[in-house]
Amino acid sequence: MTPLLERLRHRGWRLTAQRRVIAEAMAGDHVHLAADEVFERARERLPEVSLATVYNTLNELVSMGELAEITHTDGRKRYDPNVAEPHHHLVCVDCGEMLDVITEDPRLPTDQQHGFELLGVETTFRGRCPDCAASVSSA
Amino acid sequence: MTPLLERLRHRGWRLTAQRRVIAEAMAGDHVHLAADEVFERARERLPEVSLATVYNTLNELVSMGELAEITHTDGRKRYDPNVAEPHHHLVCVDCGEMLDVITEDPRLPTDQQHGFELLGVETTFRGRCPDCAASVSSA
DNA sequence: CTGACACATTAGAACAGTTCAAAGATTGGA
DNA sequence: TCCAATCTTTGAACTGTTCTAATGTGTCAG
Repeated sequence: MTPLLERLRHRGWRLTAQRRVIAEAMAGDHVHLAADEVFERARERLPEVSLATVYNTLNELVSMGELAEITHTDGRKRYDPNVAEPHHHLVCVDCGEMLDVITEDPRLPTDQQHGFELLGVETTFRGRCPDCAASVSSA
Repeated sequence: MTPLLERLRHRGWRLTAQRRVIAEAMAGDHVHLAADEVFERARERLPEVSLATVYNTLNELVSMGELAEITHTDGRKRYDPNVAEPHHHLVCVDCGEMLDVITEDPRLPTDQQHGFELLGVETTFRGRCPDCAASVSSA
């Protein structure tokens, strides 16, 4: 039982077969899947599941605060089930692989705050993962 | 003459009427326009300009390194002409207004680097701008 | 247990933002 | 002036996401 499924059950969320396979697709703390990848994984277990349900469910989980939505450089949104532990991301510019990293939140000095009420910070480190670095140098 | 146009001229870039109005639409260091906004602005000065040319030109400027592409939470890409001064962004979660802020780059500790070759960092501070904070509290 | 209502799911159409392709227009150099 | 290279245009195509309307399913009162 994943923490996500457990949390959902505690909330009394109606857990249908479709929702279960979608939540199971998001299992793990270091997963950053796009909607089509969630759809693929869910369909392996329940072939009748529809893409619309995947989108409905993901959006619902995001607005419940059970998933975080990450905007990737390509058009696709990604979903991160690790909402318990504050963290940032390290992304490979070539293959798009995304890892969680634990770093200090950067501070926004008061004189840069422009009167905003601050709600959060996201940091993305961009780089090249070992695999892609290897294939670049060999290319 | 904006720095952007000046830089382009120095590169010997063919400066047609269309490209000029597009570059002029990006004038200023604190502008973060989406493609459709650039299109609007450009069309005010040169009504025949086409959306495809706006996209072509923006993409070309990005690959020349004269504009930075920013991925916003909504689907649209934004373009930032301030490539000279390293900076991060402060974004209003309600209206989407985006401001430049100068803050220290966060560090990625070596033990979090996962063997990546680091290329850059982007930080986005999310908050509510004074205008939106006012209309929330009055709502 | 049954019926009814609320809610969930589905397929496909619709939509937004972006890219692509082919044809036409413009530019600069010989 | 003419040619070749490059730029621009229109409109179609494509991707990711949302919407709609019809159908299916779970739950709970009676």
